[in-house]
Amino acid sequence: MAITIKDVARESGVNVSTVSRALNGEYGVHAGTREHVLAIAKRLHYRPNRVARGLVTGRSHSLALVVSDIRNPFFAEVARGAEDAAYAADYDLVLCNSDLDAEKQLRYVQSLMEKRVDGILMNSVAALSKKQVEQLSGFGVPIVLLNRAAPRNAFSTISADNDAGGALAGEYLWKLGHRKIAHLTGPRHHGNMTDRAEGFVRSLAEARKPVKPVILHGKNNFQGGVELADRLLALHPDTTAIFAASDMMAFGVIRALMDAGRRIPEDVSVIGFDNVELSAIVNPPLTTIHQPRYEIGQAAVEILLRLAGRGEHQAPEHRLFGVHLVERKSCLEHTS
Amino acid sequence: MAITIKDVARESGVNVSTVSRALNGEYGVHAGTREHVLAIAKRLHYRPNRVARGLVTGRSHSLALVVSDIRNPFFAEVARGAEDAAYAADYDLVLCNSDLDAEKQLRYVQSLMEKRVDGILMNSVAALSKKQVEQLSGFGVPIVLLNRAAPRNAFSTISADNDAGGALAGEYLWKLGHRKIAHLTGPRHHGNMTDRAEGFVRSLAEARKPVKPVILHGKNNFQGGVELADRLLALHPDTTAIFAASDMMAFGVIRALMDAGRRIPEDVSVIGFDNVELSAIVNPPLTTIHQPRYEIGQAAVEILLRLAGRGEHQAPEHRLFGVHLVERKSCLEHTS
DNA sequence: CTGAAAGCGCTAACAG
DNA sequence: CTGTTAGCGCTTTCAG
Repeated sequence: MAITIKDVARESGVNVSTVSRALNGEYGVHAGTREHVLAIAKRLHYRPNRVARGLVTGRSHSLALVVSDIRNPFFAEVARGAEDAAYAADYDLVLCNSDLDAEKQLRYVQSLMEKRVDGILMNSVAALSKKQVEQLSGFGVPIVLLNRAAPRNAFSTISADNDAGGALAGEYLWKLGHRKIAHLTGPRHHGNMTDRAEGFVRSLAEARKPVKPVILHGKNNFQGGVELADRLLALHPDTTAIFAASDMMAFGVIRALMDAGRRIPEDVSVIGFDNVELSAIVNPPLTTIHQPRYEIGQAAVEILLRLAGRGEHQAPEHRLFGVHLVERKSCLEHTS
Repeated sequence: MAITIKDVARESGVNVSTVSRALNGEYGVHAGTREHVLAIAKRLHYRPNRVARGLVTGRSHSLALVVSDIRNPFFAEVARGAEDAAYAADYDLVLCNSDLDAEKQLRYVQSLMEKRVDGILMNSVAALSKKQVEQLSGFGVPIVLLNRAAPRNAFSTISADNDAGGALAGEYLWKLGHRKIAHLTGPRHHGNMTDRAEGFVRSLAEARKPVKPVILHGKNNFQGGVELADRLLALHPDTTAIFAASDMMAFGVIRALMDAGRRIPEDVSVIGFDNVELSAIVNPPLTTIHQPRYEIGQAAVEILLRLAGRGEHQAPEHRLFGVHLVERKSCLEHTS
């Protein structure tokens, strides 16, 4: 079997507790003793058993990231930021894909609790019921949400300023002269996307000559973009500008529009949200709202670690990241 | 504190060992007793502490996935397949990004060992030295490699048939009449990519009128594709066809070619490898070699679980997934 | 079928 | 500064 702290103790002629102290670099150990123990440990290729340590300390030194789907480039980037931050702090990151399925999400969280993860970073299914919120809080593990899924006082949240981003998109299209505008977005009650829609609608309503956009809900992925664009074309063929709630949806929209013989941006302008790497290389290059995905993942872990460090209940912390418009080639001035 | 097996035992008026047996559904417990215990456990919202269980059983019920970078859509898809398979078997998946840095990879594996993960699924830095192979084997944890990084007898591997895929690309370009051909690929000694290059070169060498392609090495990502294409244009401006070792690189190649005023596919044909979702929607739609990414991740976990289930050393298992060419619009017949 | 007891590997008081 | 002693929560012999 693997060699344990006892082996090291026996071999160095001291007690296990002394080995433990020496290894954990705590004070209260004679420098000479420590060096000796460390040398023996090294010679024996001793590797501490973190499971055992976790059992007594009650902390597992691992965090969990629950996203809807890691294949979404947005989450992949968030995951990378989160993992880098976790690695830097010597924490592990457990990956979970919830598909925004409430039941699956709950099962994940329960399982993570049994494993005693020290914190959960989660893109939650939106609109958590009061009961669900209580259930999650009840686990007593720090949770940082990547979206607004619960009352502000329930959990810490960290996200881009989705509302402002939506407004940016609205103002931009309006200024380009568009008046027949549509917003194609994800499921209803999807925290972040709901905020984007609100900012978008508001900015258009507050314009000098108010406009009321058509809003269609569907799946937040490439296929969803295709389907929504098709529906839109059937319903409102005179639309001149489309705000897609994510770049992946925007790609689907572009594809559907092209298949329908519409030129982009000459016939219809398209603006996305996320600024994923590929948005620069599709054709036409996508104008979109940039949000700092990597930084969001990174910052979320930092908050989580801070929360996990302190005692139980801290006041939730909310952090909003700035967004900005990246102008490329998918939008054009509308001249009727 | 959380409620433990002791609480359940006390409350149900039996011994903890009985509770343990009842909970784990083993035989040797009176049906009535089990039901009673289960009911109490449920009422108390008892959740077993898996850390404690792990300490005694020596198994953590978690696996690790070490990839170079989860932002690479290829790995995101592999990760999803792996996580789904792990979830189905009630295992957790720990995510690690190695950046193909040998030292970082080693640190990850060591840390994972300390956590007693039951298996590691890894896209290893290629060309592991004999010493590194021994080191990894020495940990005694099942490892499944996503690439050829070590002698066949060292670890189990699972991957697409990269060699055959490379050959497919070579034959295709040759049949289209191309004779000035280049292959832009990742770092030297990158397991999978090396195989692709070999198949490609061989197919061209075995053609009726053999061709020797130019081969350039760079980074395996969008930026790498851009840089290599620029270099190629300077070195061999008369190239008529390019095989990029991954779709991400192909995207970079397309971008660089367009920026240089070359039309695709009229002036130069481009073929990729992976068939990531986005390859269908870039412009022009990318002709590429498809490999089953999700299935690879899924199958890898299944092998890992099988390995973890049995005793220590099993004969390594090797599995190769078939590939096929997906013809889209980025390649054209060459007529000189 | 069930209880008692040992112990997984480690940390954390508490003495000395 | 160091050793002794309890456990952390659970599984697993071994008796009964």
